[in-house]
Amino acid sequence: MARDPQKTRDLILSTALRLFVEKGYFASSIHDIRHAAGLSIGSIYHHFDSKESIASAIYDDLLGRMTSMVEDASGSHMTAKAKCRAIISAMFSMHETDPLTVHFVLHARHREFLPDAPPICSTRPFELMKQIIEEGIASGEIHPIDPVVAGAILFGGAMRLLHLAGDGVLSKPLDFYLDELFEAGWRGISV
Amino acid sequence: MARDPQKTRDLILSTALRLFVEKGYFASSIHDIRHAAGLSIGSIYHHFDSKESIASAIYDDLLGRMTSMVEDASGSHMTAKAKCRAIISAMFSMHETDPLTVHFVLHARHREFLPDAPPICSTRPFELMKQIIEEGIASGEIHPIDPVVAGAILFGGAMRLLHLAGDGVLSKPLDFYLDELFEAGWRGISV
DNA sequence: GTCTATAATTTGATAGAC
DNA sequence: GTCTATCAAATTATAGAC
Repeated sequence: MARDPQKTRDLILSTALRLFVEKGYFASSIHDIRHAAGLSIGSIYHHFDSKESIASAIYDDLLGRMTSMVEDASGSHMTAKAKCRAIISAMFSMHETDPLTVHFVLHARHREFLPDAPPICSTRPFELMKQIIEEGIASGEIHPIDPVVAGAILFGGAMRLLHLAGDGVLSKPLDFYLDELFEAGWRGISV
Repeated sequence: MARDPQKTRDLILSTALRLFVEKGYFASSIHDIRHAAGLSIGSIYHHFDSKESIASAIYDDLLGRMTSMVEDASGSHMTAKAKCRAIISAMFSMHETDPLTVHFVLHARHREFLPDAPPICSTRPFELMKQIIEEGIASGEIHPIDPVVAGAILFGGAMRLLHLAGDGVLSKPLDFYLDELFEAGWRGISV
């Protein structure tokens, strides 16, 4: 048959992502992925060394996507306030267009099946958020409190809503809450 | 031998909790628990029907502990502000004295191995927090914004710090951040 | 109530034909 | 590159002696 190998690879990744989010990494066997993707075990192992390497590829891909999202949102604005709002807004949009990605990055216990992955909070996108907060404090936009605290209030609140949305317990789309959420969060940490 | 059965049961639960938090539920086999607890497979299966029932017992126990914690903290104060602060303070203390409990309740993906458990946000302690927020809005202490948003800012920020503490990326003990965190969170949502 | 030995499945992964 | 058939190891759970 020898189909387009890139297509096959992408199919494996998207299928695995869906199963990992739906049932969790450990409850999704290679055979489940094989069946859901309509492929064979052999084909999967031709493209990936192991189940863990599939998870690793997904993780890298999604983290990269989140990183450029944060970089874009951050680069298009000047003030810390505008940057932070753009990041949260982009994360909310991402949840609507690509909920699996957000769910995987936010919910999944990566350390459990990717023991060598650094803690999510020390990855690029989260470092960028911390950096923006610190610059906001330096420029006088944000109260001179501990950056960890400011970040927890502003982004922690947003992540909490993302979690709730992922659990399907919100009655409205995320966008509905954005204005109120950001206003309250920002008032809490701005000078 | 016939040791005290309650002691054995507790030993199984505490050992399993430790392993579940350290290595995750799926990476901890019954044999791991057996070995770490210094017991036999037979003894474990005498006290519990299955691995899942161990997780279920742990979950019920910890959720009950969190519930009374929230109820106590809430019941000892009159204003929404004092109640919320007491809850966050108690959660932070709990993290110091019993980090495994907090970690398990906050981090673990219960739905993955306890498919019948309701989403954590719809359990008693989280319902209580939501209720306190709503009463605060009704009494005029809290801005009349969506209760979900107010809860996300105040408790989401605190949970974010608990997550970071659990990942071991905070340089100071949680108590160090409490005042700043609560002040910022409350300023964000209070009238 | 606790133990050892073992059954029954499932899992991740490999071999080799096409 | 994709497939089928199969392996070896690990896992949950059970049986039955003491």
